Amino acid sequence: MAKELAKAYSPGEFEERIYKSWEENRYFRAEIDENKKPYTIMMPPPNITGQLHMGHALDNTLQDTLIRFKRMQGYSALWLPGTDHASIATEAKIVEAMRKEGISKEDIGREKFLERAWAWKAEYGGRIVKQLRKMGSSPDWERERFTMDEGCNKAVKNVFVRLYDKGLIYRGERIINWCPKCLTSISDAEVEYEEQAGHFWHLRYKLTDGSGYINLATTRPETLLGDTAVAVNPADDRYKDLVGKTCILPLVNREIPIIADDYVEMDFGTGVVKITPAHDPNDFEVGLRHKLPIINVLTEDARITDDYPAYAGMDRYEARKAIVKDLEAEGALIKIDEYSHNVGTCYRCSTTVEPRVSMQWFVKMKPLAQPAIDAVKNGETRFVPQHFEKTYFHWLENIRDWCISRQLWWGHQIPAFYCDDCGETVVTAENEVLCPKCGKKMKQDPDTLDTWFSSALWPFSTLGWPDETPEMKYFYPTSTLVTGYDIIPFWVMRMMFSGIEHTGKAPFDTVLIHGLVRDSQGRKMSKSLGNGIDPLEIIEQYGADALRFALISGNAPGNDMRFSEDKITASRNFANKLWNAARFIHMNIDDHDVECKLPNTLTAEDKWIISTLNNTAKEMTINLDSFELGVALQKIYDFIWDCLCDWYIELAKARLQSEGQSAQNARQVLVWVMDKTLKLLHPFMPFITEEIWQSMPHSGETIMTQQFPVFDKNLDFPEASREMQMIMDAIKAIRNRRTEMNVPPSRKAKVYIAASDKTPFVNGSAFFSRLASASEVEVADSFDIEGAVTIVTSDAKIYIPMDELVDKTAELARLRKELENAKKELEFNEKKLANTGFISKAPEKLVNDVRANADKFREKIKMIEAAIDALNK
RNA sequence: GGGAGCAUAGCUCAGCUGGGAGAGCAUCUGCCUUACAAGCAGAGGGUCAUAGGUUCGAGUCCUAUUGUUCCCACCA
Repeated sequence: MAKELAKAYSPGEFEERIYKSWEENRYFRAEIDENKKPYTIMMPPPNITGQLHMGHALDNTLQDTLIRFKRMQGYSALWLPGTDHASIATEAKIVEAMRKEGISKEDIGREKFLERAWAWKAEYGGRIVKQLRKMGSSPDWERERFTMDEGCNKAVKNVFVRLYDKGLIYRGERIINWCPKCLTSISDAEVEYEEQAGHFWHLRYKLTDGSGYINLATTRPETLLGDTAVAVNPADDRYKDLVGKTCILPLVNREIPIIADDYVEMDFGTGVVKITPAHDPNDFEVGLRHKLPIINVLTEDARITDDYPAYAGMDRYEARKAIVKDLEAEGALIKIDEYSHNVGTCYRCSTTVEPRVSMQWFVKMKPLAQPAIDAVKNGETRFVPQHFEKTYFHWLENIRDWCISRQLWWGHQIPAFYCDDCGETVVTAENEVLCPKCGKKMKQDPDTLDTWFSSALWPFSTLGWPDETPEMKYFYPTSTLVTGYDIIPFWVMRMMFSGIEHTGKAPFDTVLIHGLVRDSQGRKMSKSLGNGIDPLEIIEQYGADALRFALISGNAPGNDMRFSEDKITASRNFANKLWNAARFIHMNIDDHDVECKLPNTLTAEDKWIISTLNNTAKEMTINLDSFELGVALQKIYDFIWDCLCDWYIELAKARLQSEGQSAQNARQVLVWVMDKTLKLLHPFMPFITEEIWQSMPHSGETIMTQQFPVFDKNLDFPEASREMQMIMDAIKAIRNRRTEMNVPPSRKAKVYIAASDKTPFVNGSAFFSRLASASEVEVADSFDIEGAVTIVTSDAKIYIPMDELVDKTAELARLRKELENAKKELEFNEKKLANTGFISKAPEKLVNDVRANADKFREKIKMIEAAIDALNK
């Protein structure tokens, strides 16, 4: 028999227990089963340095809801979890910890450093994964992976070698984005631009021939040390004669050429640009075109090199001050303007990045990008919402080569080997290599790969690729990728071209994009603002189900959402509502023997609730299949609160208090409806639904693996639903009138119902006493009653005799107003019907509905007129 | 400079392929009615940013405008 439910909804008492039982019973396990269709989601691997935040909570709730839905639909639903090694973030943590001990990376060397890193990972790397469990997430933990585990390593090496052999990976000296704090290169995508207030320093360089000066302006005077030319536009008449001449670089006294290049805008500033190929990407390009020397003036940590003793060791900002001062002294500074411009910063540490020329590894992107564009254009993969494909195309169409080497130790070491003696390079998956030319042991490249290089392989490296594993065959390509729009360029795009290049197939069927979770004022949640809401605290206080509900409800794909305490309490209230509905059912069934099975005879209200539920299941399935999770959740919410609690339970109370078969039937319907309802809600709120379901008559071990309710045409009762609608309309109309007239519910009154279709009202007359304060109910074709309140619905005319309350004048005025409204409605419908365009072009069903509506109002008008006549008598 | 999103009730937001505007919260009025005051029953509140257009019919599709947010580019 059913087990008791606690008096109040307190999720803290059962969520952990339930999760443990799910995991112990391996309900999350996805097996290869040829009798089932696969449905696969790869969890975006959170960083091992990460802590669960609202973004994760949203992302995981969406995925868990989808995976639970598909699992209940009978798919072999694989949700594969894992974590990302997060090279920069993790390395920074280790380095910082060591700094506190007073030691550096170099002090202990690579091997010892990596030992520390793995130890750190062992201790803290599992934290986020534990936190995901609190959300109720149901991934197949037995398949959990890590981007640096053996399988992923193998895939990474394999991919690197393949791309190298195909000429798609190359090594070269280029200008790249360098973070002077992280001391590594970063990719273009990892640079974030922010508007900063700065200055515009106007300078003059003396012409070598002594004929005067050339004036220019710069935002970075300190890079002047590395200037190797001054450039003007070739079409600029002002400087035509100067091109080919030279000028003297102030402070340094170096003679540099004046060159002409299209890159220079004539109408910006003076139309003259100083060219510093080592420290500006555009200047670097100009330098290449004009074969200018590249003079590096900054060290790795952005200090002036020893080549310039006057400034050596100063960081870029100190040097700037000193240089400006010296320029002024030398008479080379003309003036200083305030200037605001965009500055690139490191997305990890926010330090201003320094363009730097260095030897790095790159992936040649153009040949890889095109197939990834095509896969979306030809529909192999689609974005939801669709417009995000534009972002995706934009990135791929404008893509530049991807700098993949990082000057870090924590990560996949680049599988390239160099010979110290002869300079030979070998790229191989082997660990030890002898030089093919001179036989010497070769040294492996000390750099590691961009973290995103391994994440890009996630959809297939986790399934055993490059081996042809059964998992690869069964679960790949995956079904849905769920992620935020902010990482389309980092991850989605890269998984797409990697999947296509290495497996021949796009890695996903659908990319479901969600927005950001913001605070109640619409600001991004961030540590520095301190406005972040901790999902774990919310779970502690309100339960994971309430959090999940708050994240899904009212949110459309791709849209940002604001998160507030109000939303969470509303969600918790809903859980409490459901909880109490379950308690009510328990109260009524616990002393009886009730099966979860529909009785043989059903009343109109039974049919109505069953039919409504049945149609809700149908609609929710459609919504979920089209990723409209918020809409689906709204539907089950409305069903539970409005249909089940506010109406059906109230309607059932009378029967439940009686004896015999009719009470028993009501119990069965309640239990059956609750069973189906819980299943519909389960993907969204897994804990409360399991807890209640287990407490009710049921068959099966867990609700998790029950079938998601499907539409059953034998349970579709439109006629009974229509009849119930008539009764509910009448009840609402009576309540409405009573409130309007300030009649307290305690004051019962007799209700006369005149209707042409009497049966529904006769059958439902009992409802009026309970729900419409009726002392007695009489139903007939018509009544001749004076001094009564008259209420006209579409289906009935209702009289409530309350003599002392009836103010004849007021009642007449009210009826006239109602008559006017009804006439307006009729007119509206008739106007439509008079429109030949509408009659001929609108769908037939719609035209018929409008006709029926017109008839309804004609009937209503008649009834109201009769009521007015009766009052006037 | 280029691109995208958003603009619907006081607030936060839904509204699927076009068929007479919805929810939650807030407000107001009554209620402890055999689950639930984290509740029940009612009420008020919207020229769906503006202007055109397509259509029998537009919150929904098209164009322009305004406001707003974000992304990309980087004129030194």
